[in-house]
Amino acid sequence: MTRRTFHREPEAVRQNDLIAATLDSVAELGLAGATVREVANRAGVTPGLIRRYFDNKERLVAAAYRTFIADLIETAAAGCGDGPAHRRLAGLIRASVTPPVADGRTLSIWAAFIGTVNSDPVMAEAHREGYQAFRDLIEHLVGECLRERGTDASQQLIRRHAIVLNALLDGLWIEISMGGDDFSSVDVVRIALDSTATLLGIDPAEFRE
Amino acid sequence: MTRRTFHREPEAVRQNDLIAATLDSVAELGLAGATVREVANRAGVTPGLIRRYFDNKERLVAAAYRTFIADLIETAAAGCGDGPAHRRLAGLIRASVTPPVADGRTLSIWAAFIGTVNSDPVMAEAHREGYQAFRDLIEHLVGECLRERGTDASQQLIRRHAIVLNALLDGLWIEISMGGDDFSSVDVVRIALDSTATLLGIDPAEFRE
DNA sequence: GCAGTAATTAATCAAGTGTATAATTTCAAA
DNA sequence: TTTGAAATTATACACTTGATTAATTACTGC
Repeated sequence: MTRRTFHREPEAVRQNDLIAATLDSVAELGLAGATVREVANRAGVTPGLIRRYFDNKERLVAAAYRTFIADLIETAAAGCGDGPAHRRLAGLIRASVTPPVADGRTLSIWAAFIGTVNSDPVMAEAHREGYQAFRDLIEHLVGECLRERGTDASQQLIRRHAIVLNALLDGLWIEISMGGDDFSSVDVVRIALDSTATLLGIDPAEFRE
Repeated sequence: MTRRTFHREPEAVRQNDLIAATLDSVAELGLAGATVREVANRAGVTPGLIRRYFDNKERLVAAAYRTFIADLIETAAAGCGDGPAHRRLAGLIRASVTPPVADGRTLSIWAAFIGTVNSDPVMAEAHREGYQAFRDLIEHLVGECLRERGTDASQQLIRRHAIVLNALLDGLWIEISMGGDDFSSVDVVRIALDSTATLLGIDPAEFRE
């Protein structure tokens, strides 16, 4: 009986593969289904190897969460493009409520991880980082947007708008990704843009370009 | 060596105790920590007993989710009180962004359960029921609110407003419950009420009474 | 008070978990 | 071609999990 053949991979590649396999497992089987063996199988590797790249399973899962959140925010932020602030904000909003950001698989992974934040300090820290990044991005954009329009842009007002806008985007993202409702007849992008404009006191027609 | 003493309980009481113990376990230890033994310990009972009241662990967890969501919505809806529609809507909003609805423990349980919805059909159904109930409640209140004010209350407009409002409330609820940000200096209730009024085209001063 | 029934406990099982380690294989350098 | 170090596999272990069953206990009705 002969051993299975294998070939070596650079450290970065193997880590990426293991993380990707972890996210796939979580998406399809839930966090409980992301066992060491399941992940190893999906990565085309034996379970023992995981321990060479991650001290333990907890670290692997935390690493998977970090890259997941980072990618998610990066994808959303990529929708900004460049141009005047209100255009960049509109881009961010559009990206946030359409695939691949707003998507069932994405939501599943997010929810599975979020569920651990309260009972797992390592996950809590990984979460805080990513959340803060998105929050800062919105606050920055809102501030620029208000200044651009010459309206009152006090720090307090910016913060209030950022809180509300962040909540609206989170909520819409969840609603859409969840897929429970039938959004086929409504234009979710337009709803998101118009609502944002209304909240910020901008003319909707202008905001949605 | 003598057995531990015990006393019998009506079926409904035992079921409630087991469900409560399950929710406590989930809140403190995450879903993975809600093992049969942990739940039994918290309920002051031996593991075997669970099977007498719930066919298997999956059923227990699903039952816990159903009562959790039902209680949550009931608590939020209780904030409505009676009176004109816009007052009831304001009450619902206030209840949604303050304890015990907006609360870390509540969010932890919610998130843990949500994370299973995609990979577990039983949980998916339990989720759909509860979510639909809250969604209908908001849609109903928004409709009444618009008609009360004599403005356009087409089914389409009501639906749009309900989508946005539902998202806003979900998002605010998550933000506040998460506890990541410092909300000590901002009045979240006022923010929620003003934003809602703005979105619905109502005078904020009047809406927040 | 007594008997019978149903609730509850206690003990056990097989399966699956994360982890550890020794045996192998690959690959690059000499 | 050979050698040596590092990556990978294979195997095993101790533990936890959900489930099952028989023995015991508490309570109800007589």
